[in-house]
Amino acid sequence: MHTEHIPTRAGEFTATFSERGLASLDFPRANSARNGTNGNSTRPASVARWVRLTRSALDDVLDGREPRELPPFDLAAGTDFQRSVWRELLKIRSGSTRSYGELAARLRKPGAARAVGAACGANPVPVLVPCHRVLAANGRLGGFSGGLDWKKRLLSAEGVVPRGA
DNA sequence: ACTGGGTAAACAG
DNA sequence: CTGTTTACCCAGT
Repeated sequence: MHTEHIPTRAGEFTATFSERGLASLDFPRANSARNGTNGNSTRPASVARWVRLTRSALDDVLDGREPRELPPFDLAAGTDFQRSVWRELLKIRSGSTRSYGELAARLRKPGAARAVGAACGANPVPVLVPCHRVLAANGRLGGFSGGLDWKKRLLSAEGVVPRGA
């Protein structure tokens, strides 16, 4: 697993890549200790390319644009259900939203709204797998593992204003 | 605005 | 297996 730091307008994200692709993405640390560069001297060409893809896709989403191309993801860590939720998230276009219940219905699991929320919370690749586009059925924010401020910020970049904010 | 019950999934023990 | 915890939802007060 290669760990890479990805600078953006919004701070430095931390990404980890497996042989298969982007496996996790973390929001900039509040303390953002500029820890020495990643210790990995050997960086396969594939990873170098994935880093570029990740950075430009991040820049796009942070500015409210639809990314032209996404890096490949390695979501093997999730359960079948979680992966099905994450796949569904990728279908939500920039600027549009769904409710947890709508997602559940779309997965043919009506009543699993709460489970969908839990799966969103377990999303290892926030921002690029756009869990921030899922709101509660009443139009309010719901939660966000990276902190609600990030959810608001990402939605705001896409021109979405949830109820009560 | 608040409460309670229903629900699916992950996890600890 | 049972109990606990969720980024939920809806129908009643």
